[in-house]
Amino acid sequence: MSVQGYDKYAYEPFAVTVDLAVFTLRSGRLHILLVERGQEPYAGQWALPGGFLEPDEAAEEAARRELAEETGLADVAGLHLEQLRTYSEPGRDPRMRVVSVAFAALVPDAPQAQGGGDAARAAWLPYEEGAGGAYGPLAFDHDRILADAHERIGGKLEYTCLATAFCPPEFTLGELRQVYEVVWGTELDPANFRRKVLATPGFVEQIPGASRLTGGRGKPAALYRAGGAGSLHPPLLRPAPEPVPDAKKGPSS
Amino acid sequence: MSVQGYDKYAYEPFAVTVDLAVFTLRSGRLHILLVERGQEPYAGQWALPGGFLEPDEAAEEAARRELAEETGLADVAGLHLEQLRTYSEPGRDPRMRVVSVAFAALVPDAPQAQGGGDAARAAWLPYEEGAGGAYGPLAFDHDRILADAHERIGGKLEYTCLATAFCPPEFTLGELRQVYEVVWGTELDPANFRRKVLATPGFVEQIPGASRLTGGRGKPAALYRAGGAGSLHPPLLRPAPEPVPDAKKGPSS
DNA sequence: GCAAAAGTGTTCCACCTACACCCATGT
DNA sequence: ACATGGGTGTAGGTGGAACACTTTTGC
Repeated sequence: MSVQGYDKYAYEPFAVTVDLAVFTLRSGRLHILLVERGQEPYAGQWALPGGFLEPDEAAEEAARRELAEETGLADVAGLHLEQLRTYSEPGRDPRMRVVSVAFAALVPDAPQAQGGGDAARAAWLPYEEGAGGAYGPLAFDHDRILADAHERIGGKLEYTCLATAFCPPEFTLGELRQVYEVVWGTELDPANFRRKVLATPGFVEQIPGASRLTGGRGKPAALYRAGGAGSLHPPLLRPAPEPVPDAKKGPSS
Repeated sequence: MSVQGYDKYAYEPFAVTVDLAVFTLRSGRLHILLVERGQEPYAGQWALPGGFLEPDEAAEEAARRELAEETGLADVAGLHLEQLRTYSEPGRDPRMRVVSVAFAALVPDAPQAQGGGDAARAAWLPYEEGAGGAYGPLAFDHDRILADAHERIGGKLEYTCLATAFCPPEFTLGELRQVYEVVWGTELDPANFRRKVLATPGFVEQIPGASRLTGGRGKPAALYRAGGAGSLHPPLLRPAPEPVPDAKKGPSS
């Protein structure tokens, strides 16, 4: 059950916030939306955007509201926003007990820099795997949240059609493939990728006459739209995360 | 960021709770641990076990504590406990604002009935897919939480070694297969299942001399222990969830 | 012509599927 | 004997990995 006899003011109150890991692809690299903290603790450090739940607001609504505020995007309604998990360790905010519901969001591209609503500064910074990189350690436990979010996104690409959420309304298969390559940090065979995507009904649908040049050179590529499908059967697995040195039975490879 | 200028008593306080969907296998059926509510709202109805976060306790700790209280099990430390997601819709508890972190837990078997800590009554009831079943609609939004938990468990069986968490320390491959069959509601080929499991290094390891009779009849089966591996590569996919009638694209819209 | 990217074809192999078949045990 | 479940063997199909090859553009 959730609540029985309970004096709602008996305990030190919990603050409930949302934290957002917002990813985008920019010039062939994965970027993450960060804000610079204006005051203590962690003043001057980068942090994930986020904020408090309003009294009559679900976490998903708060997350989407924050997403709109921090990115400056108008059409936030259609963006992919996914609950990641909740972080509730007692010491994660030195001031008080803060329980934070973390979300992962995907944005096609963010040409506009975003005005920091209440933050000192906000920026898209290139994502670095090792939690270090161009922005240093993040405030609070946000390095961990960010790593969890990246892992989740990478995993979801395998068995969902999520990759189109990184793309503009019209995109080429090369651009779609680049989403996988950048998020996974691997290279994929263009031919096999193409077949795999086209073999999945509802993943993408071709725009009849359209075509576009991609990198300046090369044959113009056909344009596609996102299809209606959500899941990928069979999945598109990323190449072995662990090499697996040996095993009790190793047929040939 | 998480907190800026903020009067911690300015808002109506949030209560933070954990709710647990605890599954087990009993006599060949999937069971779920439920408690009967003693007071309003939803007095007399069944609900998921759960409770409040203590002031210095992470959600995971609270969940494990509740798990121990409600199941009566002593060795709760080794059980599989996994954060599902957080439910925060404003109206989900009529009395006050309750944000609930839901967990899914797997128990090998529960021979002992559990003493209800603070609940009127607690019981293992056979899980029903359609949220109805032997226990009727659950209190609050627990039907939804339970459905989400079942879906999560079913999905995780595909690509993790989680199934051993349902089994006692020593088990036969037939028992392990039954886990999949019961959770998925399908039948699996014993021969292929066997090969698949044994081909995955670290999924199970055989106990050299041991064997046991299973259903009274039949050849005694070899006994296995859970191995150290966590993930399943390649995954063990359940038979097609959607038949997908026809058409190369545009299934829904 | 050359480089680069799109797009097509083809081969090999891992793995999944399905069944057939033997083994050990209780009734 | 026979039913039942454990365990082994094997043939066929699907799909992914790897790679050769053609096409269309810019330089």
